[in-house]
Amino acid sequence: MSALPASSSGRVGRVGRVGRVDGTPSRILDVAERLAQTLGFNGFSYADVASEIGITKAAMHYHYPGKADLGVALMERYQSSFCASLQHADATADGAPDKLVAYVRLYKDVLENRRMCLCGMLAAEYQTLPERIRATVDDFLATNERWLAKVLEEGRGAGSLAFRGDSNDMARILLSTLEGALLLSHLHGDLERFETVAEYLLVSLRPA
Amino acid sequence: MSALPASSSGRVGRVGRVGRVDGTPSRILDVAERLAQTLGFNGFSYADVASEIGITKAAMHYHYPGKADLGVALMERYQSSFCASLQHADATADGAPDKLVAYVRLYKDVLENRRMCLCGMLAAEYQTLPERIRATVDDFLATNERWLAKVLEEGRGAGSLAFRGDSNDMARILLSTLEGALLLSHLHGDLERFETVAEYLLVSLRPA
DNA sequence: GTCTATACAGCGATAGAC
DNA sequence: GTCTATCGCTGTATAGAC
Repeated sequence: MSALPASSSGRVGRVGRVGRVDGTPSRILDVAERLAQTLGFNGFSYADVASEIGITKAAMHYHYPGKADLGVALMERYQSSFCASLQHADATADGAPDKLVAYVRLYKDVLENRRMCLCGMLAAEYQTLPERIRATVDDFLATNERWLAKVLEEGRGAGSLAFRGDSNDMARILLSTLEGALLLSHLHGDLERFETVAEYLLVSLRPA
Repeated sequence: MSALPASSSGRVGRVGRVGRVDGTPSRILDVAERLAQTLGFNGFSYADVASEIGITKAAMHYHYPGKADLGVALMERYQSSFCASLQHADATADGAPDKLVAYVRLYKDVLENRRMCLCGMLAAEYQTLPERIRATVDDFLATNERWLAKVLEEGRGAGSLAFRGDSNDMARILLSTLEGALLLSHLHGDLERFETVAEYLLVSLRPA
């Protein structure tokens, strides 16, 4: 069971009355997502996506009129999937440290798929993005920070985590470190590099 | 005195026999660098640079035949400037902790100029870059890690720094964290956000 | 919902005059 | 060293037939 957000494999489509599978919009998002996570949002074109799934550019414009629409849809699905993973961690993990391990696992899954975090990639391209897409990036980051701060607070209250200062600050530290580690590890697909950083991070939060 | 690498302001040009100033190649790099650090290497064009400094695209091609040449020149100058800053820190800083403070200061300067680290930006775009540019990114990262590992080792030997594990691993942790913090702080020019992360990093290396 | 065909702007790059 | 002019390609996007 992988909690990888927005993986192209094994996606469960909307369940219609006949139990039918994913339609064209979903397949477009699958391909566009992979390309955005590897080449950046400005690094792929409608033609790239269209040719890969065997339709024309014009057909893509029917589903996503402009590239900004595609980008927003991309981030919204990514965010949805990510939030579902967080809720799953909330429901199944055994305590705050375990939740953090599950959180780190999400990043590791992205890296194992030879991708960069979609949000981190868009963060780098932020200045070139339409305002609507920027807003979804901001939202994703804020959601992550809120969840992390909540878990950190919970863990410190229970004595299972230890750290100095404000939990919101620590949430930002965790997020920055993981995104940075992912960014640099992604260059050469160096999973070990990522794990070194992640492990240090988790250990440093252990109570003495 | 700012140790900001490759700042466009206050650059000292090659000193000719008449004491003349920067030529066109240098001005091209200044503008291209700023655009690359804010919009990404794929986020600006020859036309953007040319119009800003008041020449034509054709003139730019005379100095940098292809965009890959421009990118390599960009990174080489950036690396040079950065290394000079590191050597300056080596020569003037008082002990390893002070060197790390100077190192963090370099990142802070970039952020204060409303830029992303050039290397971090190219790291995000890595998959779309010509091999020659990739090599300069790799080189920059390796140089940074080597310098950090050396400082960390020196500090631990002198008892002024304390950390577990291999100094090369810790160097990667520092680099990842700072690049990630810069990436996310750069979004909204949030200097405070960056300082929160950087401060935590430095404090966590203090001997008990 | 998908197609063919096309419009139009922008890109990197080159030739040749000055 | 810089210019004008232009090429070929790719980008997003649209019109209209099926």
